[in-house]
Amino acid sequence: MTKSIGRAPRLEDVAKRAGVSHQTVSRVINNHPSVSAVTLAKVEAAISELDYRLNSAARSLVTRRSQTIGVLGSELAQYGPASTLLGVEKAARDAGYFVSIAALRSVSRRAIFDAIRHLMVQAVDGIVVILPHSETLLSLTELKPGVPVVAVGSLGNAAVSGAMVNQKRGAQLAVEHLIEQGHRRIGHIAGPLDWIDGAARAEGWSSALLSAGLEDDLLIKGDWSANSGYEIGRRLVVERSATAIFVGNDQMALGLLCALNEFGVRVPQDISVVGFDDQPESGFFTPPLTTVCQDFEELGQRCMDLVLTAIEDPGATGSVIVEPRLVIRRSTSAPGFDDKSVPAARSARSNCA
Amino acid sequence: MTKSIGRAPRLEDVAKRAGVSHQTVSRVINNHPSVSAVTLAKVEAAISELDYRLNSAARSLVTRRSQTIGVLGSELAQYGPASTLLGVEKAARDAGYFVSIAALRSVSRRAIFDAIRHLMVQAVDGIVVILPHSETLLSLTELKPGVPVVAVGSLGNAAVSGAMVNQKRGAQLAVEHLIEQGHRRIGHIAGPLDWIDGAARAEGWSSALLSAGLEDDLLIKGDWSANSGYEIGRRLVVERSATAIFVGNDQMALGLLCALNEFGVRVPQDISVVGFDDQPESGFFTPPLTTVCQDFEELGQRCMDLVLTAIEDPGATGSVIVEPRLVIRRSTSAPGFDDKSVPAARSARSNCA
DNA sequence: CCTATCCATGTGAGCGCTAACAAATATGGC
DNA sequence: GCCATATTTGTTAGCGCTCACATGGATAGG
Repeated sequence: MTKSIGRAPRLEDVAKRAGVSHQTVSRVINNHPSVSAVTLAKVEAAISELDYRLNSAARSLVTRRSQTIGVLGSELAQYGPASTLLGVEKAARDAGYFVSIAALRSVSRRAIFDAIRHLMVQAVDGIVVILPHSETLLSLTELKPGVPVVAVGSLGNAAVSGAMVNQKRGAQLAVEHLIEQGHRRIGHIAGPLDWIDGAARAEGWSSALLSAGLEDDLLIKGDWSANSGYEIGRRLVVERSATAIFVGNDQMALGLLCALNEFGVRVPQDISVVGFDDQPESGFFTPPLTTVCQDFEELGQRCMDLVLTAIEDPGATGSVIVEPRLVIRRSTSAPGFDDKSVPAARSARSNCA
Repeated sequence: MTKSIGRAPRLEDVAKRAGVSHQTVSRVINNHPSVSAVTLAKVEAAISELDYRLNSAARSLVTRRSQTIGVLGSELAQYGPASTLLGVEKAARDAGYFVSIAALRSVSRRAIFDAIRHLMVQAVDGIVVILPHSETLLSLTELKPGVPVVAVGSLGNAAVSGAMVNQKRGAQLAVEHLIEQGHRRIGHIAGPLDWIDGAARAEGWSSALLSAGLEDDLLIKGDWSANSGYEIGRRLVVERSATAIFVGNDQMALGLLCALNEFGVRVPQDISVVGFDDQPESGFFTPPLTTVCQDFEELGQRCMDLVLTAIEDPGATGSVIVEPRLVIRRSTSAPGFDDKSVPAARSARSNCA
């Protein structure tokens, strides 16, 4: 920084210093090919000497592009959604976009409307919705925000393109693992079935059982929270109808483990438990939880890719599926299995990444 | 929407429809008092008929305010930082601001520089830093972004204003609780001591012990992760020097519980454990974890308040302290306590909120 | 009735940038 | 050497909004 005026330098200032026109400076900034090497060097020098920074409001005004992606989300404090958000942010920044967030205060049409409006005032170029709730996606299509919308886990709704983890396949992996271990009565603690993920996981559980010629009659509905897993666990202790439980997410699985432990039901000896998500902590539950690992960051990046494509070519829609993996730890075993020894299975505890 | 032109309506269009000048419409939008009731009604009708939306790029260009707050953060997928972000978002939206995020890819000067630059290109009006790492805060003060910067937990660094939970007091609450239970040898698994929170909690642990005339010689350093808690737990099992452990966060506490359980050390009968954070899951650990509850959302909101104040009145700095609470569950008891009965202590499991 | 004061509204300029076009210069084929 | 073409650079006009100021009409005090 050599000389300094009262205000921030603008294109004109850089131009004067470099002895060119402001338009030439604009070309340099936008990587336009028709700039000679000599000019380029002069302009770049001037830019760095003045510490010039583009005024993106001015650019947005004329280009009608805000270079901003809006993220509409709920439950953003939870591991999965939060990681997805991070994936989106990374991909966006790499592509030269900003990320503006709007968290939903409640899952109501009104809240969605407010959030979308908030994003539209900013004139976001695209919207990523981290909110795997079927009904919400419907509201979105009605609102027609006028920019591309991509939803995480939208495959349940053809009207919106999106990226999702193959939830159904993940659930199948989990149940197939239990069947291989010899279980025949396998229950499912599901998330709310009006959540796309909740429905898809329940469907995977069901289809894996039916394919193996087993009954799919042990479905209990939870609400994703650890507390609901706990409450359901207390009831299960009394019933004892299943030898294994596939749980819709790791948090409910934690609640379930807590209840089982409290009532002296041993995992996996008396009952096997499989979760879904593979949070960073899941390997340290008591016992370390066998679960389905999803790559949330990749999910976020794929969503961003879809949005960027749709921005370039409005009308382009598409869907991407990310495959999950089963992470086997120590909450599953053959039914009635009883091993008093404590395996030093450190490797089984390590996380997905 | 009554008539529609090819492009989005602008002030001029609304003005024509309402039979006033564009400036009057601008006044309505900005709640300027000098607008008669009749005009107000006409303009508002026109706005809603045309579904007019302000072009914030144009406004920013002339006001030199972007109405955007930048959030610079790391570990944004973790419960604490993510909740803080949500608090910031809520407060910002209520105040009419947008929130743009920049996640740190690594804790390096380079990464911080990139992130700040990213935010500055957007011309954010203020920055909230969710990154309780002393060194980073120092880099920030060097970078002088030219807008107010508020850091979560910055009280360790006078150069930046900020809001923080009274970490030291929280640690004291935890340790005092253990002392009351009769413990005399109380260890601490600390987070990295170059993190403000890590240092403050260790300090609180130490001061509470010294006040009670006890030794503060059992400090072990972890890295906040469940895995480090686990590894440290394996070592502790051998040493058995303390009857109680105050752990720097709930994740490390989970790892510790996992290790203790694996080696047959009972909690709380053989050893008491207290955590810090009160994540939503902490009440479902085995056993449910006694921990210190922080209100992250309030923290985020307080930060926003500080930023907004500083935007109105540059130069204003300030600090806010949010008080923590101890949540007593079942991982603590008197040393050597042995109760085979299972208390149905549901209330003790419920969360902070 | 005239002027000082207020409130409601209108007018013109310009924020900093890019798009479209215009001009100037360099390059090449015959 | 001269025109056709390509390359580099400059000029002009807005994008949609707010600010500063101008104007006009009502109200009130003398």
